[in-house]
Amino acid sequence: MPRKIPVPGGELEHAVLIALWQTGTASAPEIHRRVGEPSGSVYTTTAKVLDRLHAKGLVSRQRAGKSFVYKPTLTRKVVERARVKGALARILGPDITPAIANLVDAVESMDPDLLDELGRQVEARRKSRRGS
Amino acid sequence: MPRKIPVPGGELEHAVLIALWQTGTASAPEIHRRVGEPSGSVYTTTAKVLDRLHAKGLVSRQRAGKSFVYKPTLTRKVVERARVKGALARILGPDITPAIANLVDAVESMDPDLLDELGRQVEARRKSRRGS
DNA sequence: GACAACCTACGACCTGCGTCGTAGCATCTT
DNA sequence: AAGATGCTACGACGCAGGTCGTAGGTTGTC
Repeated sequence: MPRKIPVPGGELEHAVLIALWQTGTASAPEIHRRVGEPSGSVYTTTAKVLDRLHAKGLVSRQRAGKSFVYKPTLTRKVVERARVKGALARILGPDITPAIANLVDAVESMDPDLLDELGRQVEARRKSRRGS
Repeated sequence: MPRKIPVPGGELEHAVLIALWQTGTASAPEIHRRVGEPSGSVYTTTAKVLDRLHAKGLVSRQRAGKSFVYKPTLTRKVVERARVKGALARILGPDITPAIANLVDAVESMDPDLLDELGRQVEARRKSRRGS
């Protein structure tokens, strides 16, 4: 079976990874300016996060002069999928079906318009399912 | 503003709380037999979880002979709502809209039939929204 | 060459949660 | 009364993730 996909475990790790997916490649200081600084973290915090991401195999790095250049090793799609799937199981808890209503509530409370988006996505999925 | 609703932070805390919602009221040993034991935990682990739940204000307790009787202080609906909402925000991350697709994927991968349930719930919500 | 600036590496601390061990107390049994 | 049993209280540990401080190496400048 395919080796289990590593996922960022916290918000900062996730944010850093997103920044890397957006830039494609970046040094620690760059990431810090994009993510750490705006969120009020000190440089070493960002560097540590990059360290841990590297330890997890989520990013690779390569020397470029005095800095490292970091690069995601997996596509955003793959990681997000694994991340959301894992987290969803935790969210919904033991009895899933009744929790679906809470999920819909939560989506609505974040932004009512998301309900439409959610409806569209569900329809699209169901359609392709019928076709398979 | 309404005081922030406390939520169980981990799976075991959640499971214990669910057991309490189901029984309405229970002693630590009862909860342990229902939740801790089946999951392979030792009694003191269950007791500790009950302690923390109590410290968070999610359960109240009252002496009854030698044991305490625990009781949820909030309804399941209220807590689950807050829990799911908080967790969903973390799950979806910064850019929400594109993450909706991942959410639908994840739901489908847990159980394809949930897609139908999700579709129904979304429709119901949208309908009542139009009416408000 | 000496020094400042920039980066990384390493270690430390804190919090939350799961996990126990142990101690203390009350009750029950013999 | 003495011991066993049942429960709670308290403290400790491990791990993950966020947060920093500090040391040490490399680069660039004067």
